[in-house]
Amino acid sequence: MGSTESKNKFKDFLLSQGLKSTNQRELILEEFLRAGSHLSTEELYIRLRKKHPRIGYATVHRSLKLFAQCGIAEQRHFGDGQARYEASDHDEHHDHLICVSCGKIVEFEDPRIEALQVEVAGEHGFSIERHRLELYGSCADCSSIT
Amino acid sequence: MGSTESKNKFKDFLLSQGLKSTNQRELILEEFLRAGSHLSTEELYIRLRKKHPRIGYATVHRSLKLFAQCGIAEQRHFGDGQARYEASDHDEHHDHLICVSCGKIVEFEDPRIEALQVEVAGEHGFSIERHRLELYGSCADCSSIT
DNA sequence: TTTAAGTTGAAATCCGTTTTCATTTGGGCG
DNA sequence: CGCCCAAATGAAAACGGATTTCAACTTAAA
Repeated sequence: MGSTESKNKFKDFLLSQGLKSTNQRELILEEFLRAGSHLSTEELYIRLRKKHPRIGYATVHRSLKLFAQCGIAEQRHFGDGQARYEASDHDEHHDHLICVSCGKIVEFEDPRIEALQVEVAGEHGFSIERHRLELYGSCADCSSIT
Repeated sequence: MGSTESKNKFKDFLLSQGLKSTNQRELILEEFLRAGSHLSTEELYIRLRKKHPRIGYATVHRSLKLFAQCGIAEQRHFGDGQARYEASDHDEHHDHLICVSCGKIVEFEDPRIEALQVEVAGEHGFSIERHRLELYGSCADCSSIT
C-alpha cells in the first residue's frame, strides 16, 4: 500500500466515522509512514517530538490505534513487552524473523507454511482467522561476529 | 515429563543454585502440575488460595519464574497481556491453536512446518533458536454454534 | 541450638498503556 | 466570515500486570 493510498484511506475512514482531520493526525501519519515499520509508540513519539515538540504522547497513541482500526497499520507484539506497529500491506500477509542479538526484524512469507497451517488446523476442527509466526535466532551479521 | 520427574528436577535445581526447598514451593509446584497447562499467575494463585490462603501472589510469581528457569515450565504470551505458563515436555516442541470465541487452547506439532521454518530462515541468513506459532480461529464447537 | 542466608507476604514500585478532564480546534451552518 | 458544538488535544492521573522492597520468618548447615 503506497503512502498516498494510506493517507487517502485514513481520510476516508475519518470522514466515515464522523472524526476530524487534524494537523496532528497528519503529522503523525506522515512520520509513521516515513519511519519504516515495527516502531513502538514511544519511538514514534520521540521522532515526532524533535520536529513538533507540542505533540503529546497520548495523541500518538490514539492515532496509532486509529491507523490500526482503519487498516493502514497493524499492531504487533514481539515479546519485549511493547506494542509495535507496522504499515500494512493488506493483501500480503507476512511473518517475522527476529534477531535476538541485534533486534533486527526481517519480514518473510511462505505459502507452503500457510497451507500447512490450514491443514493442521482442519485436522483439529479449527478454522483459522489469523495467525502469528515468529522465528527468533541470529541473523547473518550477528552469527559471524560470535 | 512426568510429575515425579519434574519435582526431582526442581529439587536438583534448587540444590544446585543454593536455594531452599520450602513448603510453599512444593505446594505451588504440585498445584501447577495438577492444574493443566496455560495458567496465568493469577489463575494459579486463585486455585492455591482456596486450600492455602496464606500463600502470597508474589511467591506464586517467583516460583513460576523458578520453574521456567529450571526447565520444567515455559512462559507464553497469547496476546491478552498476561503471561501464561505451561509444563514443558522439553524434547517435544509444540505450537498452539487458540479459539478466539471460547478461549480453548489446543497443542499441536508438525515437523513439516518446522522444517520449512528452518529452510526459510536459512534463506535469510538466520539460524533459528526458537519460534512461536499460534493459529487463532474458531474451534469445532464454536463454529457449529454460530 | 545457633546462626547466616534464603524465603515469605503485604505493600510499594515499576512501566507501558489507557483514560480523564479542562482547554483548544475543526468544520458545518447561518 | 463568525458561532457553536462535537471532537481532539496534552498533561497528568489512573490502570493493570509484573516485579521489587523490606521486616519478619524459615531453612538447613555447623
